[in-house]
Amino acid sequence: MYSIQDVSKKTGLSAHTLRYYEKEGLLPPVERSSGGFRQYTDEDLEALGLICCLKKTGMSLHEITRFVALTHEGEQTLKERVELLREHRENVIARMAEMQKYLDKVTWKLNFFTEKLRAYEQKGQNMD
Amino acid sequence: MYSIQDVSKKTGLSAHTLRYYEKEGLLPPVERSSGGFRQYTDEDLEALGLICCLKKTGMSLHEITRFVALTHEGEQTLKERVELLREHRENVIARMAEMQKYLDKVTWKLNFFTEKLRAYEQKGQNMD
DNA sequence: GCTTGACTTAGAGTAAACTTTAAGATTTAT
DNA sequence: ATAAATCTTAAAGTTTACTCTAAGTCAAGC
Repeated sequence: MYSIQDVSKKTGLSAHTLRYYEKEGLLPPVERSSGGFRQYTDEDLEALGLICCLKKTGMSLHEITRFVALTHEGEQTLKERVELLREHRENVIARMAEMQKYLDKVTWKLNFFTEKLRAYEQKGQNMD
Repeated sequence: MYSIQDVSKKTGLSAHTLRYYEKEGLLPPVERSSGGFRQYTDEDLEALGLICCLKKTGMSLHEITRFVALTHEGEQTLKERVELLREHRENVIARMAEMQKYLDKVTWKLNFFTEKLRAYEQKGQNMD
């Protein structure tokens, strides 16, 4: 059992954000202590782990909410969830490939400018 | 010489956005026809190419504006520009590595769910 | 028992990067 | 000549994902 602060530290999300996620349905309602304090289980942490994965790979909170909702509908939504994940994975791969392409251009430009800088500094030296 | 529509088609940015970029200083003021219409040169397109590269790799408009401003200050800013690009490149590489890490987790989850789905469908079949 | 942390709701604020609107004037292309 | 494209300014609107505030109550840990 973890307090909201514990989970905040573990996940890097603020307590505010954790409550917000719960309110928005990204997390199932978290268990409470007798006094009403949230007590996160290891299961909750695992669910959060997947959520963070999806978020870090660029899935919107809206889509994540949809995915989580399906999860709670049980096994009959397995197929849909698999399809969602598969599609998301394809998107991420495509985005990464695009990113790599643009990164290559940046690298090329960087080399170009580096060479230009070398020439510029050379020139300055010759002028002494 | 290209009209704003030509450039819009070439870059995928709307005419609105092109004017907005110019106003914000991402592009140097574009040449005008006698009637005041923007006429983009190949040079402008090249500059836009780099801008798009930086944007696609996650640089903010604010930072791009800074980079473009340095460019217009001339050769004495070459060193700073090289440093900016180098730093940006490192950031992109780091982000891509992180992305890959999370993608691996997604892949793992996908396989897990796929297997679960297989088992679920198997079960359904047995129940006939 | 006291301090620190947690709870609530509801709504306002923030940041980035556009996007849209409005309305009229002008230019370019066919 | 006419239709379609472009121009202007200034400001409001949009989306996403938070982030913060307020005010008051209550619980947990030492």
